[in-house]
Amino acid sequence: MISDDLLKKYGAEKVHLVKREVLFGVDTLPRYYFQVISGKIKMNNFNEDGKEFIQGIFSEGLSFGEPPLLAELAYPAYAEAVANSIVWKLEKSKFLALLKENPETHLVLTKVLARRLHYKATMVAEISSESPEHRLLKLIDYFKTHIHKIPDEEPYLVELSRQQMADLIGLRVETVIRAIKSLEKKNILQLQSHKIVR
Amino acid sequence: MISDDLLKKYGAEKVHLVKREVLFGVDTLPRYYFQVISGKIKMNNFNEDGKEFIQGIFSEGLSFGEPPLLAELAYPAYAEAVANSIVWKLEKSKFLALLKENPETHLVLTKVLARRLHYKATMVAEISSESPEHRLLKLIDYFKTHIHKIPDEEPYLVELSRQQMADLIGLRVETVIRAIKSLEKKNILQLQSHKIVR
DNA sequence: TTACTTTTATGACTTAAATCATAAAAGAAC
DNA sequence: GTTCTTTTATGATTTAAGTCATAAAAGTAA
Repeated sequence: MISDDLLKKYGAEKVHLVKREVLFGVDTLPRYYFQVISGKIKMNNFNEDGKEFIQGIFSEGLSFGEPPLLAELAYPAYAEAVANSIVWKLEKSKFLALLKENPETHLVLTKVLARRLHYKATMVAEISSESPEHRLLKLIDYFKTHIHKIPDEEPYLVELSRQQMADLIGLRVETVIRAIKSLEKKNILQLQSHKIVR
Repeated sequence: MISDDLLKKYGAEKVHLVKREVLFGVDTLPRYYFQVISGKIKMNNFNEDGKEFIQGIFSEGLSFGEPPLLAELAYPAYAEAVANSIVWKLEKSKFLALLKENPETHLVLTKVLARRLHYKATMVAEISSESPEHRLLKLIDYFKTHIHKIPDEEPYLVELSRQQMADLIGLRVETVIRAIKSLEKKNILQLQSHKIVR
């Protein structure tokens, strides 16, 4: 999202994370801007009885955790490496200077936040009032068109596990599995040796 | 959020809305920046069987609907006047010029988006995995500390109806009413002639 | 003060998704 | 190719919240 050159120029450092390593915890105060160089980071919550909710999955080039950094609020979730990863880490004050001195980059960031807010607004309405099948379809279609930018008519092979999908839309795996079966019967999506194609 | 002077300078116009009037519909493309002058606007969704979900309630001084305007996406929800209201309306191109030429204002907007993203992230995790009582408390505490900025030790008289709270956290009125009763019994909140005090 | 509307309240019943148990595939590691 | 782990799958049962019905307060308008 922010170019490597610019990040280096402002003194960003690389952080290496092994799979399952936690980068920051929920309710802690942000001190850095983070952006994925390689690998995959997820932000997630756990309720009292350990049920996970995935706020987002961030891969190469994407930043994460900027909202609380900008709003001066505690992190609303954990950040955990889904795979071995490398991320840029830039001190808050340097990040703010970067934004100030690079208005085009600032606008890019604003648009990123806007897009994320749009995703959250869509998902929260889904989660609060739609059926498992509806929620699942919205999620898959969101990933197809917005994350991977695949045209409607081209097939999309879903890379998410059933558990991950469940955690992204607030359901249990079994419910997701049953919803997938039902959607397949209705020919709304296809299964190719357990992989979902939409 | 953006000062009246600045809005006027860039050619913003006033729009008058009567209670229940709809300013824009879901799935339509944004063309304007909006900011409440007086009254109250809510953004909401309805599922197939008419169940409402309230994305947010915006009162004096607050902007709404900017994310899809910036992200070039369709509105994820309706905007409807909760009371007779007046709002500023500024054309997209003029709004973008305003941001470009007023970096401090741009940063203010970025922070507003960041705060809203924080609210959404918190709420979606709640809605997806917490009990009605937990969700209700989070909502009330959010309004107390973040919307009205009331110190912890001071009492907060909740201005939301049970139906509105239900629609903000994806529950049914009856469930909210029962959760309130239960929280009162546990002395977590008080009821003063049906008004909630926390 | 009365009439009408909206909001709050409560009990009985239903239902969709969670939970629990168990197993078969698929994938990764050696 | 065998072992171990993770993911997918399915049936039976439970349960929390939704639904439905009905009414009492509270608020508003004439």
